[in-house]
Amino acid sequence: MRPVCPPTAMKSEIACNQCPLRALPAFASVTPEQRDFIQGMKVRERSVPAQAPVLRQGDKRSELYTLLTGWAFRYQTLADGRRQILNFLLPGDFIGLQGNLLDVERTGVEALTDVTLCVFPGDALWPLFRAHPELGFDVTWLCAHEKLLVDDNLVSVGRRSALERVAMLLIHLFKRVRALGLADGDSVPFPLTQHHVADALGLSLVHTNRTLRRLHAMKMLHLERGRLTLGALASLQSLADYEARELEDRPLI
Amino acid sequence: MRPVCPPTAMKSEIACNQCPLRALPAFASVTPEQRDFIQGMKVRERSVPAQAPVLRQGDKRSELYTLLTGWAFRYQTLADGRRQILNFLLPGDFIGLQGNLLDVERTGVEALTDVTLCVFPGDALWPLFRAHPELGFDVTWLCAHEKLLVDDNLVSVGRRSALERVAMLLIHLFKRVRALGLADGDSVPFPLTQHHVADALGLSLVHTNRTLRRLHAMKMLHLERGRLTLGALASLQSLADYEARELEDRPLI
DNA sequence: TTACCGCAATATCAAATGACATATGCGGCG
DNA sequence: CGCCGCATATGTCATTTGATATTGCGGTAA
Repeated sequence: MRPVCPPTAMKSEIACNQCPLRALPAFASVTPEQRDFIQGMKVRERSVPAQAPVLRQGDKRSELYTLLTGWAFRYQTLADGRRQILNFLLPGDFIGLQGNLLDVERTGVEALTDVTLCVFPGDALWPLFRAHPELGFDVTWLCAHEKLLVDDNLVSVGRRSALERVAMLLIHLFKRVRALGLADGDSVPFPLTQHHVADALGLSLVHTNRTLRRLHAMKMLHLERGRLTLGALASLQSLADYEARELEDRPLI
Repeated sequence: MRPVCPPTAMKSEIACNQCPLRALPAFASVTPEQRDFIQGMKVRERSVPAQAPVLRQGDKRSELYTLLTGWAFRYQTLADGRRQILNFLLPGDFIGLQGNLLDVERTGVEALTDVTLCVFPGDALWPLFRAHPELGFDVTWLCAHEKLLVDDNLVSVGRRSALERVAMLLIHLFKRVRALGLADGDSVPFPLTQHHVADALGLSLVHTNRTLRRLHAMKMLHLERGRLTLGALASLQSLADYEARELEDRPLI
């Protein structure tokens, strides 16, 4: 639970030229003109508390978001309640493209922690492409990049053992969080419950627990009070046959 | 290895304004100007025989393709040979975006049948965005649409039983093929072996066979000599908790 | 023809994973 | 202070799925 901000701190809608994300080495720089255009599209910020929906399955031509702070995830549910988490969203990720481009939103997005979002109107996308093709290109990049995440997760769920899957998810998240400068040595914040891990990996809750315990017993990880510590990253990686390379220079809209 | 075409057969390169795909109701129309621009990007056609690679994992900034005829699939393999098919490609699908935009191609593409491709140079993408933002928008649409396919497959592999998975894949492919006007009543061509089905659904070959036999015994499908017949589409759909809606008006680059 | 090869089909057995029951610990809240 | 709800942990057993081996069939090449 994040501390409640006093009203004075509350009002700080961040201008794009002071966006703390842009300062990170992970993100590519933009020209002042591009930045101003993005700033002009931004209509407001939005806060969503943990566990609340950001987008619902079935939403039509919804707003577009860039995640500024906090964690979220994309998921889809079946009629009987089974849920599959498709990928996790971290600061800098772009949200709502599919529902905006195609007919309706087929996947829901839920906040995992308290979250703040940069809000763009649903009809901003085409003007952006027309006025700034470079930014349209960046949107495409972000889409292709998210597809990469889903591809990787599908390989995992389809072809890796439970042990390998869990290892691969933890490595993956660890590296993404670290790329955002949020790591403290070999430990990062980790707000997922075992339920989220299970739903992301196509495992039952019980088996996820067993597998986490097993990895813990193997001294490959330490998970406690919302922090994940990966001791032997290299051996985890060879266990999972997975090497995530976090990219520098990803675009940020 | 590209097959050497005899000079006579070789010459049937199709101009975009006579492309048989564009005539289909599934595809959106383009302005003559857009069509001419696409025609100008096209450098040649390429044929790939069944089972041969179209793109290899690791290719850098490869060419871009639009699939004109035949079937292909995107896949990823692990070090020990396990293979996961991510999605199947049918005429009109755009190939190579990820490897072109991101650093390298992380997924391979293999021809399932003999295939012909419309070839665009690897550096054509940015000029396309700049000269014709509408076409850039279409590329983004195609990317988001393919992500939808991978999302759906991930839900399947993660949360559906083997029976549901097989049912859902067959419905999905049936509808896509039908949307291309290739159906003959309730039957469509079906060039996949059980091996492909297994690799797409995260199942073993043997279990895939068992499951197909079971569906056959339930009189839900008929699979023979490269043709798939779905008798009771509605009951299959409720079995799989899956309803694919094939979109009209998808863009074609 | 004959041998071979890929694909499908099937049996048997083993392993991975899921389902259910239950216990423990911890924080919020009346 | 005690109760309740949620997340984690663990045992037992059932089920699904995987591994291995074998057979048959149809195409094809020597």
